[in-house]
Amino acid sequence: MTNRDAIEIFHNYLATKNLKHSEQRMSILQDFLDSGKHLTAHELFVLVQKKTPSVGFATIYRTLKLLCECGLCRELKLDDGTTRYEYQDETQHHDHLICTKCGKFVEVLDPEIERLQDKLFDAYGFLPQRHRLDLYGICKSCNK
Amino acid sequence: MTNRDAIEIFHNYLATKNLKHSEQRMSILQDFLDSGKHLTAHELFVLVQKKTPSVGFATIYRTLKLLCECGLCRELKLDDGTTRYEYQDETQHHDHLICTKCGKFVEVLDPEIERLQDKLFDAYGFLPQRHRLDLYGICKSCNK
DNA sequence: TATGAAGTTGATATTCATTATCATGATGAA
DNA sequence: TTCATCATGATAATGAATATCAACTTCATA
Ligand SMILES: [Zn+2]
Ligand SMILES: [Zn+2]
Ligand SMILES: [Zn+2]
Ligand SMILES: [Zn+2]
Repeated sequence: MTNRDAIEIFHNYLATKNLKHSEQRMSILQDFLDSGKHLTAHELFVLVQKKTPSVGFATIYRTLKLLCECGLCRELKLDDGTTRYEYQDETQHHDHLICTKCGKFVEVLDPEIERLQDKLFDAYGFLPQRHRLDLYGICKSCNK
Repeated sequence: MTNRDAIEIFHNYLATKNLKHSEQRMSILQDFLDSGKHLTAHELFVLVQKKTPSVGFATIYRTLKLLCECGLCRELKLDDGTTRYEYQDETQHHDHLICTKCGKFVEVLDPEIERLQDKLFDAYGFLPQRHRLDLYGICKSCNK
């Protein structure tokens, strides 16, 4: 999925909800897409401020919420209590390896784990919605 | 592991840290063990208050922190933003199936998933510390 | 069992992330 | 251009968790 696709998804979502375009929303989406990282709301705020200093903090949160609603963003509640937001490509689910020393994120996917998770849902009669798999450890460069 | 074992672990931990016994700490630990559930700090506070009304909220948090430090308690940061605390038996790790409608927790363990997780740590050169696997869905009774 | 240093407590204030409020400004269909 | 509707930034408010502090326990020692 290209950035253009993502922007179109956002536009369509706004349209179906009778919401309006705004420079702020586009500016935030652009930086969110460009960063390609797992950002905190504050980190995104700093990024956006560089180009559009007038944008307020509340609008960052408001826009992140919209992006989550239309499936472009995933909110990550981490064990250290922080919340991070990442661009989500519906077609490419992934889980995370996280270094507890330097905070590095590695995106991982094990199809077999995914399959076994579905089996667990099934075994207990649950209708699957989503899952969170975070693997916390110490990365190679921190473990010297 | 029996409750007696858990209490001894706690006592030993206090001793090694030059911390002291107190009625409040014992009262909180007792209710924590007896509940056998995934409690919020507030839910535990209510439980403890029934027997020991003088206990303050801060002491609940302080004691939960100690219990986590000595390995008797696991803190669960959930996707809905709530934090729950559960009794942790070091010898019996488990993950969670969580109903997003009624909040039901089911404890699950798939040895194969556990094994594949270790392989992921290994493949990326991470030293494993812990993981969080939460499976969110709708349970049988909520899905009628 | 009395003493006192060190740890603990409850109440309260404080912090921090997030959300709600509201007057003002922007959007876009007609 | 008009105007109903929505969006915005600033600010206040919320809620969970932590820090502060004077008064109270605990417990090793005398
Ligand atoms: Zn996954
Ligand atoms: Zn990611
Ligand atoms: Zn597990
Ligand atoms: Zn559990």
